This record gives sequence, C-alpha cells and structure tokens, in this order.
Amino acid sequence: MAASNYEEAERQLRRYLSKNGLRCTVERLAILKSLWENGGHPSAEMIAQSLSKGPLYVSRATVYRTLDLLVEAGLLTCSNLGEGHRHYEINVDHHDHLICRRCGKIIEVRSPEIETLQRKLCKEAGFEPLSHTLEITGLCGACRREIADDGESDNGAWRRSAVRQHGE
Amino acid sequence: MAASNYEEAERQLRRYLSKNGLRCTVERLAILKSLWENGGHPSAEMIAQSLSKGPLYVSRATVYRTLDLLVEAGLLTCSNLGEGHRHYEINVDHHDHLICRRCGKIIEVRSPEIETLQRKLCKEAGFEPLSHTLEITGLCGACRREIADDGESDNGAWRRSAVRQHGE
DNA sequence: GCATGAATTGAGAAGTCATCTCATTCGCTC
DNA sequence: GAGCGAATGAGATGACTTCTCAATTCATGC
Ligand SMILES: [Mn+2]
Ligand SMILES: [Mn+2]
Ligand SMILES: [Zn+2]
Ligand SMILES: [Zn+2]
Repeated sequence: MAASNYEEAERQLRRYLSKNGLRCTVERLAILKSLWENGGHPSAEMIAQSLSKGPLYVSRATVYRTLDLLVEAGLLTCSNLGEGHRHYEINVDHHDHLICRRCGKIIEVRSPEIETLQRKLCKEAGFEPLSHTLEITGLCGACRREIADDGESDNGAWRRSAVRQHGE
Repeated sequence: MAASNYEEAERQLRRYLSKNGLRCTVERLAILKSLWENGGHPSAEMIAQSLSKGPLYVSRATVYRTLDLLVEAGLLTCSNLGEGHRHYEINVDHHDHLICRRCGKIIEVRSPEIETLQRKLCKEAGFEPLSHTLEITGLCGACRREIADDGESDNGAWRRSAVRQHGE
C-alpha cells in the first residue's frame, strides 16, 4: 500500500494525479522529493525553506496546496506534534509519537496491540475509523537524566508550545 | 485528583492560585464556571461568546491566558480534535476521542488496556509520559447509515478541516 | 512540434487563531 | 483604606494558513 522508496512514491503520485484529472507539475514532484530526501517531520515553512536552496522556486501557496494534495493521495501524513502548526512526514508504515516537552525530540513507536484495541473500541461505538493519531508528551531519557543531574536548579529550556498544547 | 463538580474545581483553583501567588479574579472564576455549565469541547472563541451573554465582559486576551492557566492547574484539558484550533474540556476522567469527519460529532471512549499499553511503550523507550491524546477520525454510525442510504450520490457535508488534519 | 484550453502557479491580500505590550484596574495584605 | 503587585482590556502584532486572480504551464490532439 504505502510506497517504500521515492520512485515508487512518484509512480503512486502520477497514478493518483491522472486518475483525478490533475497535472504532474515540477513543483509537486519537488515537494514530494524533498520529503523523501530530508525525512523527519517538517512543517510547510521548513519544506519551503528547504526547496529555496534548490534551483526551483516554489511559493508558499503551492507548498500548502501540494501538501494537502499529497496527504489526500496517501503519500504523506499530517500531525500536530503538540505545536501550533502542522507537521508532515512520508507515509511509510503507521506509527505513533512520543514528544519530549523539553528538547522537542520525537520518538517513533509502533504497537500493533494498541492498533487492535483501537479497532475494537471503534467497532463497539459503531464508528468507522479512517485515521488516527496518538501523541504522548513527556520527557525523553536524556532530558530525564539532565534534570536529575541539575537537581532542582535549572529545569532547562522547556518547550512552551508542547507544554501548552497537551496540558494534563 | 480531578474535581467531580464545580465547587470542588473552584476550591482546587483557589488552592492552585494561592500556592503560586496568583489572584482569584472574577474572570477566572467565570471562565471555569462556563466550562462546567456548558460542558462539551469549546474553543477559546466559543467560551468568549458564551461569557458575552452574561453580565461580565471578559476580553479575548484574558480568555486565552486563563485557559492556559486552567490547563496548567490541571482543571482543563486541551486537544485539537482535527481542527485548526484548540478545544478545551473539564478534566474529569481521562478519555480519548472518536471524531466524525462528516458531522463533527465527538464520541468519548475509555480504554484502560490502551492506557496500560501506552505506559509500557513509554517505559521501553525510557520516556516519562506526562500527557497524551488519542484521536481517531472517521465516520459515526449515523453518518455511515446516511451514506449507505444515499448510495453514491450525495456524500453530505464533509468537514474539510477534519479531513485535512488527519490525512491517511 | 505547435496550438488549445484547462489546471496550476505566484504574488499578495486576507483570514484565523493566538500572543504580546502597556496603560489602567483590581485583589490582596497590612 | 492605602499601597503594591498581579491581572485585565484594547489593540497591535505575529504565526500559520487560505484565498483571489492574472500569468504560466502542462496535457492533449492535431
Ligand atoms: Mn513520525
Ligand atoms: Mn472529551
Ligand atoms: Zn528531551
Ligand atoms: Zn457523523
């Protein structure tokens, strides 16, 4: 289902575009390629900046429009990651995110058991699941150790956004 | 831990405020009360509008500031619900959300098994969880039936935002 | 290859949600 | 009730996203 390399993803995009009477433009290919080359969980802004280092100029409007399209086509996924804007990543295999409130590190985790329980939950509610996001915010191992070392003194640079979004 | 009625929540707020050298203002009480009286998953804007029907004027700035504070104090939780803004709700007992992409209905579900698996996942990653949100988007029972009835004709009014945010 | 026409882009305005600044007001303590 | 520091309101500002429309580009058929 999900592409496992860029070439496959590009074929999948071309198929989606022609099936829907849309055009395969250099901008669309460049944005898809940028995601595969740089990886991670970039925002629209980060993708635009990454593209600006290449030979092809792509406007912000096109970046946003294309990201929507690539999500729609199943080539990307979109999540919030506890910040005030959207993050995109290539849709390889589904996973959930552990987000460190202090350093911002993102740990990707997989749990088929949780997925199964989620489907069960939906079934019981008569709900047809189409997608889901599980985000856990907290402290990564490194930050836990640093806090332990510092004692109570300096709590380091906590990420305001992450703290705010997922208030306990 | 979490309050089970408004009076208890107010006491909890007063305790939090005095402990932190903050003041108990009519605005803060009004916002907390609004959440308990109206329930649901309102946005900051919805809360401001709800308050505007009462005798006390509260500015948008104060609404936003107070919601942050109430989340910090553990009296509210904050989530995105697949839309481009934050939603707040009183923090009674933790639950997850099923969000209908078509009609916007929010179904609250509880799964201790999933919570346990999440803790296990975090432990394995050396991660200390502080909070989490699990949001599943899809189609509620009513919408599934309506779509089945309509055949392929009218797919009804799908919620753009929900569709966009949690792309599969 | 080249004309044709619809899809797409870029520029910039506009919109939404959230935060910030600072003068004024208000709780709290004495 | 005076005094002081915290909190509010008004409005500017900012971050992110969407919209509008003229200009451009891609696909299709000659
Ligand atoms: Mn990821
Ligand atoms: Mn809820
Ligand atoms: Zn960390
Ligand atoms: Zn529905």
